[in-house]
Amino acid sequence: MNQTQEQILHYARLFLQSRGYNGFSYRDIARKLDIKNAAIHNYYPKKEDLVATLLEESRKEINANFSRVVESGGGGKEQLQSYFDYTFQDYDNGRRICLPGSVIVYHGELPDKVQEQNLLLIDNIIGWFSRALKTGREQGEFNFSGSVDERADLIAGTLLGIRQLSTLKGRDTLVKTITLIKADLGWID
Amino acid sequence: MNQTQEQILHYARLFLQSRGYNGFSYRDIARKLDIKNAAIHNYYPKKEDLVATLLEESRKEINANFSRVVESGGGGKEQLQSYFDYTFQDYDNGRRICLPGSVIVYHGELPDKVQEQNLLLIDNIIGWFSRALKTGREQGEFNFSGSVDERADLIAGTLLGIRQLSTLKGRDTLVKTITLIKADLGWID
DNA sequence: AAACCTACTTACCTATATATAAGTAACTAT
DNA sequence: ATAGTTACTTATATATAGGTAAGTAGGTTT
Repeated sequence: MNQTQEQILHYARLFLQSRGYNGFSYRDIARKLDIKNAAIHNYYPKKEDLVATLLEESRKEINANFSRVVESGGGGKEQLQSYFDYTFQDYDNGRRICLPGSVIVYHGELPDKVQEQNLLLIDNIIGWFSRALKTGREQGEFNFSGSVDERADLIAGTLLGIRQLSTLKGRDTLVKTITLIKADLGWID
Repeated sequence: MNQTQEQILHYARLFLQSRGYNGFSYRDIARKLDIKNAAIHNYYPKKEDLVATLLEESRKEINANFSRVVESGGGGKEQLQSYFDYTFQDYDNGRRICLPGSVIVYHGELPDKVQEQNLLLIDNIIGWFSRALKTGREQGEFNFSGSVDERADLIAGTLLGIRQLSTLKGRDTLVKTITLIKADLGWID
């Protein structure tokens, strides 16, 4: 992967997470890199290829992160915290909403390839949340109501939403709402 | 307001809440009503006029609903429940994501008029949540951690997110996560 | 030195979005 | 009867999106 290709992915992700699937074009990326539209088609023949790649790479990255924490013996709190850290990092990198959130608005209208990868990404994240919650509950780190799976959905939905809300209300809102998510888990630092 | 005009608003809202701001066009609406594109421009010269109208009307409707509940002496639970009811109704009307959520993805890139109305709508909703939470906490209906305003942001963000997540995971997920939101408020029916 | 590959550009196509202007048919008020 | 209004249509403009085909400059291989 050469520098141009890396830069394409970099800006594609930035635009995608700022404006959603239908909110950016190859032109936007081309202009940033001072190349022509068609150069991007050279690497990613279709927009769906580009976006599916981003989703797939993100899934791999997230899975690698969680795996690392789990394998190093991290408990439920450490596992979840690693995702909260990732969220703040993502936000601080200028990505205003989360990656699955930028695609989900159009889900159903998008190419199969993209839908498929977004589903995989979301299922993976929620799967890791479930495992973290299960571990944490068993080890007495958490004390929450509802089943592990329901709680995982709630956390996923909440993170999705507060990233979008933070677009209007700023980083402080993101910090404070994540603190409340923890409080609701019976999480004591 | 004639029938055509009402139908334009009806489909505009349906499309907006299914596909987001950049996910539908005047053409989509025109086709549904079997009229021409330009007929819609007759009523709403620009897309921003159409969407700003939808946001404004929704705000009025929501304010009227909350006001009614508050004035009829409803406590915090009844106030919040009226919004949850509204959410389910909205979902069951085929509107897959919430109205502010359909716009927020593009916030910052949209016409001022639209940004302004969406901010007003969201601030209004969160304002009502805060009042409901304050009332409910004072009257011992709720028992939650964090400030009333932080909790209102959390609920708003969560509802935003779970509506979008329900796009993938169905109505059941919406029901269960709203149940958990209540549990986290210390809400006992 | 010839052939080939890489990383693009040039040129073009088709479809669509967001409008605007001008016209018209049917109804409405005076 | 005429003037105005309502509810559109027709025709057109401009910009952009997504995509393809063919060409080319410069480096790499044989």
